[in-house]
Amino acid sequence: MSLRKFEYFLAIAEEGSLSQAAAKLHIAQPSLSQQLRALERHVGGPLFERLSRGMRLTPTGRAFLPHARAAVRSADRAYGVARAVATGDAGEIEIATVSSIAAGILPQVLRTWHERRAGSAVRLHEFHHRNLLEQQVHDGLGDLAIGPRPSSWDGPVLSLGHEEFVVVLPATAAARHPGGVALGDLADRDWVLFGQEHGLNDLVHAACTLEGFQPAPAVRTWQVDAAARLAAAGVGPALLPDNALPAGLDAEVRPARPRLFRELTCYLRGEPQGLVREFVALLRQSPLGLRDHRPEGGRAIGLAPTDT
Amino acid sequence: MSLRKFEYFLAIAEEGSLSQAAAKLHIAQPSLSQQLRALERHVGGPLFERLSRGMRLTPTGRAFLPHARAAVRSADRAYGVARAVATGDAGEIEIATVSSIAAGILPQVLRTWHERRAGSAVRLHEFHHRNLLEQQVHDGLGDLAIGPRPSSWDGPVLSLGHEEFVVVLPATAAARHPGGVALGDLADRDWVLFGQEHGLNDLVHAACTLEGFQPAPAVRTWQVDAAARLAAAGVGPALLPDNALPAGLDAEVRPARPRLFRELTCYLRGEPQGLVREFVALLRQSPLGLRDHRPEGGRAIGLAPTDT
DNA sequence: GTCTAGGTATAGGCATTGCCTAAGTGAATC
DNA sequence: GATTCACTTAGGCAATGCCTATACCTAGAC
Repeated sequence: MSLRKFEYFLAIAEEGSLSQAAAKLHIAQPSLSQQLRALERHVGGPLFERLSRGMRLTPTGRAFLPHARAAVRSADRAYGVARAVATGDAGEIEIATVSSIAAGILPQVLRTWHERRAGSAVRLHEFHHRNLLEQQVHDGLGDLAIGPRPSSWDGPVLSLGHEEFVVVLPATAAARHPGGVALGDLADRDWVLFGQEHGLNDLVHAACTLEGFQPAPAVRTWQVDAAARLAAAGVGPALLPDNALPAGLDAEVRPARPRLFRELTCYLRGEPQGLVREFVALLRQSPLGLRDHRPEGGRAIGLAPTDT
Repeated sequence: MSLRKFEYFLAIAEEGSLSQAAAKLHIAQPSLSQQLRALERHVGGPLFERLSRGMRLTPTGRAFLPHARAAVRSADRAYGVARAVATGDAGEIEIATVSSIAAGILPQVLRTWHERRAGSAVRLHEFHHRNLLEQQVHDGLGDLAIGPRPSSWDGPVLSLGHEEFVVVLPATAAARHPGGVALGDLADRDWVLFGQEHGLNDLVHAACTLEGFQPAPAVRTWQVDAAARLAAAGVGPALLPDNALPAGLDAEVRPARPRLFRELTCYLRGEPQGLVREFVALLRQSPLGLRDHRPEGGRAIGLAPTDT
């Protein structure tokens, strides 16, 4: 049953002698003899022939040898790899997040991460709603979560700064909105909204409700960048986090008025270990490369448990 | 250190719960908890995260898992294979023999063996002298020896019958020797002999000495079938075991007069186990497919410790 | 033949390990 | 707030593993 017996067996096979193997293993010779006997009893036949000046493998022993070696090697590797991961030298981490962040901010961080630690892959889980994210991570999915501040959390929560929500309109509409865009001015437009159970949908609705209207849908989508492109194409205004806008979008992008912010955080179930600790440290150094707009001048949204 | 810990780890990872894994392993749950802790201490970090309703792999655990699985599999396989060999269901055996037998009789036996147990390969060690064979096998080479009866042996020795020595001459010489060929008649010929340290050389010399002459060499070889072909080509007479003659040899082959026999045996260092036992059983059933000539009417040679 | 040397097996003692039962803790649920 | 579920801690007991000392066997030397 014990790996030690395997190692003992290998040592005997290698040395061709019980006593020499015992010396190499730093144990007494009778102990080795005992262990070998036990192993042979378990196998059901002798593994070595006892010659007058040493031990020689029987056919049984020869058959046993390569697999025993493989077992010991695998075990060593298991310990080695696990230790490497535990100390943060290698491994793979799972990040759970909401889709707006996966599409928007994360790529920059992951590029930095990949440059620093080429060996360690990242697995990404995306959710469409902050509540779902929070619940799934709480239930054990992923090693860390990146998303809006969780509503109730007993593990560590690290603030990554705030992202601002912007209104996206066709490029031609630029002149009409030199500063920000008052949401109320768009009350009777048909909007580019998100799917009913998408976190950003709840959020847009909450913002509009505060301005005293319910946005009517021109179209609904589940893709953040699709929403941006639809708005740019003139389907209707969209309200999006600035960091989630696709690069090179041909559109007029203006802060909402009143200004709207959402705090982003990284949260975990427990104290981070190994690679996760490293990743969190990276986040702490450069908070997602986030353009952090202070929420002083504006309204912070996204704190109620029902939005993204 | 223990493989059991690996199995425990795998069970927990599979079940996602310590208590369920304990039930599956038929041990108490606290015992599992203890073992896991010990394993984690050894690895240097937690392998599982403790959630409120179960265990979840940490990145360390995820890294550990595949190697642990491989280790357990290899160990299982090691036991399985060894047991199979111990019971004679599979494996590989090493046979040590002298070259005249390897060239002559063994192929038939090995073909039968291969037909019966296609999975089990045979490794062959050939020696040029029975003394060398006996010494090497005594010192641990091979699982069994097939050769002339050993001069001093304390393990089992199984007689396989006798082979007769024949004189090989060119086909044209046939008429002159209707029955056997008296060695003395060839006393002044130049012989096809074997290398000085070859077992058959000693043997031919012993036989000729008994007839009162020393054979002069026309040529010396180390290959039994080369000797037969040289003799057939008329280089000189050769004295060979009949079973070692190559098939389809175009020559006159006659028994020596006086008739000369050599006993062949199978001998081992100890009681045969598993496959070796099977092989010995096969030998016992069909003694090498040997044409067994009774030595009654002739002289048995090859019993002194100096010939093959 | 006796003796010595090299190598493995057996015996008995002691510390460690592994498993058990019983009780404790913490979170989720009714 | 009581109950349930799941893991952890604590303490006892049997089994395992290693040790020293001794016995046994073979081979080689005197």
